[in-house]
Amino acid sequence: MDSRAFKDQIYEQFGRLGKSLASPKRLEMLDVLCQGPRTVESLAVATSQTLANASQHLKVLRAARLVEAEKQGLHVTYRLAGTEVCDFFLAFRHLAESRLAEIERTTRLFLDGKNVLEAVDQATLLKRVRSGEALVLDVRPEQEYRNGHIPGALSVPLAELEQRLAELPRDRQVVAYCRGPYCVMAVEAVEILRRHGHKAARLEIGVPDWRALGLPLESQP
Amino acid sequence: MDSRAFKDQIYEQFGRLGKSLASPKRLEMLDVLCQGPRTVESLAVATSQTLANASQHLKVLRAARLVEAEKQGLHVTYRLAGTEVCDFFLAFRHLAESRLAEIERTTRLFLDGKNVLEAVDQATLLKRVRSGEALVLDVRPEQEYRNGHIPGALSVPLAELEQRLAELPRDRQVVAYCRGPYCVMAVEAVEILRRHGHKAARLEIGVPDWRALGLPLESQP
DNA sequence: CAAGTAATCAATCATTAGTTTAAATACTTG
DNA sequence: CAAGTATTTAAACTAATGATTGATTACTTG
Repeated sequence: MDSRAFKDQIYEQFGRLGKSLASPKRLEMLDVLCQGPRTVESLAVATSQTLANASQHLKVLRAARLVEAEKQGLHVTYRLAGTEVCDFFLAFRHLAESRLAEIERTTRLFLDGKNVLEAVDQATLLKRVRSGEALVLDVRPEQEYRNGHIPGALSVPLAELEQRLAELPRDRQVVAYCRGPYCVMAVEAVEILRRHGHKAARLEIGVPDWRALGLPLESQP
Repeated sequence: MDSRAFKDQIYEQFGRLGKSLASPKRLEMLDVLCQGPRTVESLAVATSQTLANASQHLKVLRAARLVEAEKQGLHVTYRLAGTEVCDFFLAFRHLAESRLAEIERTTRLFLDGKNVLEAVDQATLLKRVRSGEALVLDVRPEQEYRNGHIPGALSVPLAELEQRLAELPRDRQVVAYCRGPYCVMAVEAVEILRRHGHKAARLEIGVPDWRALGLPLESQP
C-alpha cells in the first residue's frame, strides 16, 4: 500500500462521517436524540418526515456509528452511540452558529414574529435559573424530562400547559426551556404564559447544553 | 413563518456545514490547512488532485465559511477562517477515530508494511519530547515549521533528510513528527533514519494536536 | 395462526455533487 | 501591452443522494 492509497482510504472513512452530517433531516434527528432514546416512529413525527425516510436516515447514522439501535418487541429504539456524539453535535452546532450568520438572522426573524423577545439577556437569565430565583419550567414531553432535567424544574409538557396554568405563580418569573435553541416549544410556552398574564421568559439552551456547561442534572423529580 | 419552516431553514443551514465535510478531499484539505495558509496549487499538489478540482472544493469550503481566501498578486492564499475551525477539525477527527474501527485497522495495516512500529508507546514518547530527552525532528516543509513548531525541534524537511543525516546524533533517540497521524512524512523519515543506524521513533501527533493539548509552540527557530 | 402494527427494504425518479476537460479571467513581468 | 502564470468558471458527463411509493419482514396479541 503506497502512501496515497493509505491517505485515500483514511479520508474516505472521515468522509463517511462527514456524509452522515450532510443532511438537514439527519442533523435534526441527532438533535432530538440528544434528548434521549426514541423509536423510529416518534423520530419521524418529531422531524416531520415519513417512517420510511426516517428509517433510511437512521440507517446512514448507524453506518457512521453515531447511533445504535435496540429492538424491544415491536419497537426499535435508537439512541446516540455515546455522550461524545452529543458533545460533538453541540460543537458542530456552535461552529455553524459562529460561522453562518444566516442562522442568527433566521432565528431573529422567527422570534420577531412571535412576541417573546427578552427584556433580560441569557446570562442573567441563566443565573436566575441556577440560583432558583425564577421558577424553571420544562415544557418537553414527560419522557424527556425523566431522562434528565435542570434541577428543581417543574415538568409541564407544552400540550398540557393551558390546562395547568393554575399551578404556576403569577408573581414570580417563570423561565421555560425545551430541547435547545432551535426547538420552538419554549417559545410557544412563553407566548401562552404571557397571554395569561404571567411573567415569562425563555431560556435558549436545553439540557444537552446545560450538561456541556458542566452543570448538574436531576433525573427523577 | 411557522415553526416547521423555521426548523427547516435552520437545519438547512447546518446541512450546509455538514455537506462541506462530506467529501474526503475537502477533509484532507482542511487537515493540510491546519498547518497554515497555502496557495491553491500547493493544496492541489498536497492532496493529489487537479487545480480545477482543488479550486472547486475550496469554493465549497469558503461558502461554508470554513476557509478564507486572500489574493496576493498572482497567488490566492487560503487559510482556515479561525482557530475554532482547526479545533473543530480535530474534534471531528477524534470522533471519527473513536467510532470507525476501520480507520485504526487501515493505519495498522499501513504501518505493518513499513518498519516503523514503536517499541515505546506514544505517552512516554510524548514525555521524552516534552522533557527534551530526545532530539525532536520536524520533517515538514520549512514554511510549516516557521508557522509554528514544537519547542526545540530541529527542522529537516523530509526531502533534505538523506543529505543532512550528519547533523543528527547516533547515540540519542531522534523523534520525528510531521502534520499529524495520517501524514506519512514522519513514517518515511523514521524508515530512512533507522536504515542509517539511528535510533528513531515517530510521534503520531502533529502541531495542531500539540496546541490543542495546551502545550506551547515556538514560531521562529 | 390470523390480524395488526412497527420497521425495513426495494425500485423509481428527480436532484445534486464530483470529475474532467477546455476556455476564460486576473494579475505580473519583461 | 504582449506573454506567461495562477486561478476560476463553464460545459458535459457520471455517480450519488434523498424522497416517494409499495411490498416485505418481524414481532405481538387476540
